[in-house]
Amino acid sequence: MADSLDPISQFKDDLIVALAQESAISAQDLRSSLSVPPRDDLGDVAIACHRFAKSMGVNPNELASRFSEAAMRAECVAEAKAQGPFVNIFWDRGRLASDTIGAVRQSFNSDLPGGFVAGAEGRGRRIVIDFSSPNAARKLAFHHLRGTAIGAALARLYEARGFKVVRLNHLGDYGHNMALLLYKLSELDPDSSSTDQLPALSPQKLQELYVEANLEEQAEPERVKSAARGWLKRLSSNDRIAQQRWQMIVTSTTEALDKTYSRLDIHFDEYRGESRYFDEAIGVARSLVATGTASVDPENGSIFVPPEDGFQPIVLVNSQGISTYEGRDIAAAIERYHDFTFDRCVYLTDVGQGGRFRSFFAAMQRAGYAWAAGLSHVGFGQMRLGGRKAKTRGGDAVALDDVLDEAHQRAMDEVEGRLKSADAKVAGETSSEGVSTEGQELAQTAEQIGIGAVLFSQVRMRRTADFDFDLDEAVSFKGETAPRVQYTFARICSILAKAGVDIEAALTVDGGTDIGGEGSPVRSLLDDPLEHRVVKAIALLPTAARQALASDDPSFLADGVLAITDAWASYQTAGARERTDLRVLAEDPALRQARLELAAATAIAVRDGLAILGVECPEYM
RNA sequence: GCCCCCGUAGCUCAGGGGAUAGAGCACCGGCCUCCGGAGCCGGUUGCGCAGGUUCGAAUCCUGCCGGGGGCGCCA
Repeated sequence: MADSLDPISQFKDDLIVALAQESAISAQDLRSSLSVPPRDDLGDVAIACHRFAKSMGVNPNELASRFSEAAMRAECVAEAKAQGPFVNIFWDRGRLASDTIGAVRQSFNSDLPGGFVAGAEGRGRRIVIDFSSPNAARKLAFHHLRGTAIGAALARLYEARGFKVVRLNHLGDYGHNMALLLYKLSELDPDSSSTDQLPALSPQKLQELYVEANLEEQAEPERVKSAARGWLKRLSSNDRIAQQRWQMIVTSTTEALDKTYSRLDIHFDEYRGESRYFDEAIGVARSLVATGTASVDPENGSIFVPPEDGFQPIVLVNSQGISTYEGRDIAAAIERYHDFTFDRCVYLTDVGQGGRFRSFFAAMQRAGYAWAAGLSHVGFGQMRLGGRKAKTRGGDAVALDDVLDEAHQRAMDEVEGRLKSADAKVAGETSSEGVSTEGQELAQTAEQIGIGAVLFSQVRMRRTADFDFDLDEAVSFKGETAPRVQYTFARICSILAKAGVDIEAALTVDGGTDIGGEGSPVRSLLDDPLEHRVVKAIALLPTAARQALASDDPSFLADGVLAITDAWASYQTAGARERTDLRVLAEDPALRQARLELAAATAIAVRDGLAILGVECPEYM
């Protein structure tokens, strides 16, 4: 089933069968040797023969000729030419067009999660994704954006590919930061031993208190640190007041976080704070001592995993007898496996933490947890703040909501400007069917564009690449940005509207009969190079999805979507200008039908690909 | 000191053994009676340095230079 949604893969299989009859080379080797020629006019796929020729002891150019003849016997191949040691292969355009549109239609009708990028690799497998991990009493900050965007995209991708996904948010609700805040709260209410009258505080207020507490700590480190430690003790020994206040902080924080997350359409299955593992962590540390994986420091009583062949040491319990972050992570992993029996558990953090995670995973395997082989760290590159808005004010983190608001506003400005010029045009011509857009609708479109732009900017680069974030660039309506992709989608919708059909109707114009069959118009009529480029880009999207999954990197999907929109924009603009013979709304009914089907397939592929990345497509903007 | 990652166009990034190293931004020049000019078409500029392996190196290896990160009680 997954295969039927992946026409390029089927074409390659077909080709490889034909090639395999020509030599003793394995199908795997043949498949891995397929590449893309440097230019479109050279062909759709290529095989470099040097490697095989060498092992077979034959001339590479001769082998290329033999392969090209063999390739011609594959049904999906229209032409194969040997060029020196390369075999350049052209797919049968009509067949690829009909198979591709057929695949899009099948995905559209089958209602699969993920639509055209759906797959079945994950069937029966379960994956836990730990991402975002903000701290209690603090707003979701700009620096959480990358991990949050990538984590959300991966979660959707895994779901689309058949995995059962558990989204976990590992809330930083414990430790020194929390202790500082409890201390600060006690200052507001000196009689803290007797009362639980402290009112619920807003996230804003909590954040302010936290900043104040930090300043106080800098001024008087010893006094504040010791007071904070006292509160941590109270919290860990189930002191009622400490527990109540802690609960108030966590509730206030998660409510605020959820608001921001839902703007991004992110919904966690659970928040599991570090505090949850306070006791277990110590028990786990002792059990690791018992298995010989961890040691107790004879001088201060701390428990640690000693360094071992390239792995870093890990402190599980500090000399104060308090569990560390690492200790709690291990306890959390054990609980997760117990609760979810995952096949894989992914931790999304910046790449810099990779060494620490690898050490922790290795320690767990040494300790006998075989399932720890399923733990994996997925690192992402750092975002640098290159743009003007980038500076943090006074050491305070930039709130993500502020960035999203700014993005929304810029999108709003653009859309409004666009509407004004459209209105002016209407007034001058009297033709268009009135571009009346309600304020609310406008705000929703601006939100889709602004949020989409920000999220797309986070997943467009390769996952491990550091990059400069520039809001102007992200929200720009030109370039490799979400708004330009959304714009291309809206242009397609506009054509469909002009033809009086929606996406679904366009895909079923021929009444659903024999869409991919020999008699189908797409089979014979969509053979212009510009159309072929669109078809090929769509057909390659499932490959991009597989690549993204295999490498835990949504950027491959972003590339795939961009390739489709580039191809379509060239095609549509050509049809509107110098190549009126390529107009979608052609006079000839069969041609018009074929092109409308291509338009609808393009729109669906773009929309389904973007949906994984968290980007929505308004039909008008 | 030890370990890891990274140096590709003026800028932001792809390419990670194969053909003439690609996109976007910026800049320059074209295209609006035309399906949305938020677009399209064309042009300009580059693999940090030095060796090595290979038929072939931006890609693999070594050294150097430059940048970033990590290295038992911060999360």
